[in-house]
Amino acid sequence: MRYSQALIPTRKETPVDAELPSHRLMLRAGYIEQLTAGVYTLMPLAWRSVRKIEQIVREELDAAGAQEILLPMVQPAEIWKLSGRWDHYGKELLRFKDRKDQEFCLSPTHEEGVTDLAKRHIRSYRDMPKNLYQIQVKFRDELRPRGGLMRGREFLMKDGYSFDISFEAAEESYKKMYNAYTRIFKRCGLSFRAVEADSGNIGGSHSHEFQVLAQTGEDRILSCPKCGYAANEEKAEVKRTVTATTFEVLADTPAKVEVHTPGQHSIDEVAAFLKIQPEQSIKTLVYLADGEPVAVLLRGNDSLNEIKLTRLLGCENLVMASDSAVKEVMGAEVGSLGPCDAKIPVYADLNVATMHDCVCGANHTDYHFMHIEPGRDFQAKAIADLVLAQEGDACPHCGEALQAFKGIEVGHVFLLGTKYSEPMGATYLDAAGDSHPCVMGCYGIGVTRVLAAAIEQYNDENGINLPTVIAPFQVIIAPMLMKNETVVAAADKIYAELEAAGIECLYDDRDVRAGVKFKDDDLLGVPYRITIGERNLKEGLVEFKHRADADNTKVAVGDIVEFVKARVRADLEAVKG
RNA sequence: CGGGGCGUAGCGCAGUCUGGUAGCGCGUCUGGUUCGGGACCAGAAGGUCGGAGGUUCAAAUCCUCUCGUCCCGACCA
Repeated sequence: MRYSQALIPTRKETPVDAELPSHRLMLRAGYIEQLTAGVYTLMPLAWRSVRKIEQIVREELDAAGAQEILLPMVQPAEIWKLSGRWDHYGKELLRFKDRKDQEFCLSPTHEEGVTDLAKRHIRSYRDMPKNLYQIQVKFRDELRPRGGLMRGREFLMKDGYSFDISFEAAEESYKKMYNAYTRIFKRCGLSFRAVEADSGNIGGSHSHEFQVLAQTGEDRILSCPKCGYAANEEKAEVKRTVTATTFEVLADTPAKVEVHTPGQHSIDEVAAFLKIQPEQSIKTLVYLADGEPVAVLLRGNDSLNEIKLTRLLGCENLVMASDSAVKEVMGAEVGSLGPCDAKIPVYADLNVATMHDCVCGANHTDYHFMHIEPGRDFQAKAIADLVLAQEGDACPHCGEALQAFKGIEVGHVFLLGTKYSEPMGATYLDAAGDSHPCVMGCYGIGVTRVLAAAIEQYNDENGINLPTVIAPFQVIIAPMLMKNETVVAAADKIYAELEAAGIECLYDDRDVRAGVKFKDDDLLGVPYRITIGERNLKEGLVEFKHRADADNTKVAVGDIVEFVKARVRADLEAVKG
C-alpha cells in the first residue's frame, strides 16, 4: 500500500480525553475514530490487524472442529422471552420495534439465537457433538463505555457454542475450546493467563477467563507461582487457617467503652485516631440482599468477596446499601457502624472469630467502641469464608503465597449446561428414545478488545509496537527524499519486489520531510522499517530497523528483500508453536 | 444510575467570572526557500460559539430547559 493513497490520519496531539495508552495511541495512529459514545469506526490499519486476529481465531477453531456461521444480529423478542432474558437482561439489551410494532433487540450475545437454531436441527444423539461459532458485531448498551475499543458498546466478538449429549461430553468440548483459546492467544503473541472465573449472569457451572496481563487491566487476578492455580479475584479461593465457626470469648477482655471519634470514618482513620492497627478493627458493611438489609463483618484490613456473600445468603441480587438506607437501618452514618445491638442479621468472616479486644463502630455517629469481644458484645448469624483474596494469601491447593496481577479479559469459556436448552426446548432423543436437553458450552473472544489489549502490552513512548503476526503491515519503506530520483527508484524497486514476495508493505511515498516520516512510521505499529537515503544508497546500502531496536542495520540493496523475508518469516514461524 | 468536568474552525484550546467587532496553535489550500527525527517565510480559506426558550438596546458570555460527550463510582456473558 502506498501511504499517499492510504487513509491513515495520524495526529501529533495526544487526545486529551483518552486515558488508556491503547485508546490514545489508536486515536493518534489513525486506527480508530469515534462516532458516538462507545462506537468506533475501525480505520484501515485497525481493520487489517483485526482481520489477522480473526484469521488466527478461524484457523484454530476450524482445526478444533468448530464451524463458522453467521446468526442474525436483529432478533425477535420471542426467543428472548423463551429464555427469560427479555425481562432479566436489563437495559444493556437495546430494544426497538419494527413498523408493525413487533419487538426486536440487537443481540448482545447469541445463546438464544443459536439455541433456537439447534432446537430445529439437533434432534438425535447422532447429531452431536456440534460446535458453531461466528465473528460478528455485538451491541451492548453499556452504562459507561470506556477506553476506546477496550469497552465499547459496539464491538467485534467471536462467540461460539457447543452442543453435547451429556455433561461429560460437554466437558470434552469445553476442553477443546480451552486449548484452542490457549493457542489463539499464544499465536497473537500475547502474554496471558487462563484463570478460573465466576460464571455470572450467563449461568452455568464453571468457566475460565483468558486474561491478557497489563497494568491497565480492569480485572485483578491471583495466581500461585508453585502449583499454577489462577483465578479471577472475585472467584479466587484462599486456604483459610481459621476454622472456628463460633466465637471463643476471652474472659479477661475489659468491658466495652464508647469513645468519641469525631470525623473519623475509614478504618485507617479510626485506627490511627485510636492508635491501634487496622487489623484490630472490625469493618461493618451493610448490604441489601434481595432488598433485605444484612450486616457483614470483616477484619479491618480485609475486603469482602460479594460472590461468597451472595452464595452464603442464597440471594439473587446483592447490592451495597446506600448511605441513606444505612442511616435508616443502623441509626448511624457510614463510618460509625458496628454489630452491637444491630437489628439486622449479622454475618462474620472467619478472621473475625480470631479477633479479641477489638474496635468497632458504635452505631452512633462519630462514636466507636473499644474493648469489643466477639461473642460477648455481639453475636453473628453465621461465621463463614467471606474475604476477597489478596496478594500473599495462601493458595487453596498448595498453600503457597498467591501473586496478584492485573488483566484484560479477552476470552471467556463457559460450561453452560442446560440453562438455555431446557427453557427453549432444544432437546434430543437418545438411543432409547428418551428426550433430554442438549448440554451446552459457550465461548467468547472480544476480537476488537484483543487488539486493544495487544497495544496495551506492546507500546512505548514513540507509539504502537505490535508483534509481526497481528501488525497491520509487516514493513514500512521510507525513502528520505521523494525529490531524489535515485532514492525513489530504489524504493519503488524494493517495494515491488517485497510485494511480489508476499510481504505486506506500507510504502511511505509521501512528499514530507524525513522527521515527519520517522515520527509517523514509529507511531503506526509496523515492526520493520527500511530507510532509503541518498548517502547510504551511494554505497549500495539501505537501512533496516526493527521498531523496538535503537539501532539500524545496514544491508546491501541487493540483499534487502531476502533479508526482510527471512526476518518476517521467522517472526511468523516463532508463534506458530 | 449517583458525583464531577467539558461542548467555541477538521484537531487542541483561550475568550464566559465583569454582556459590546469571535481569537490562538496545529492541520488544510497557494507561492517560495528547505530536506535523515514532527522546517521556515509570505498569503488564503475555514464558525448557525451543541440545541431551544428567556432577560437585554446588545448574549459565546446572564437565566431556564434540553442534547451530547468524557472522567470517578456503582454496574458489566
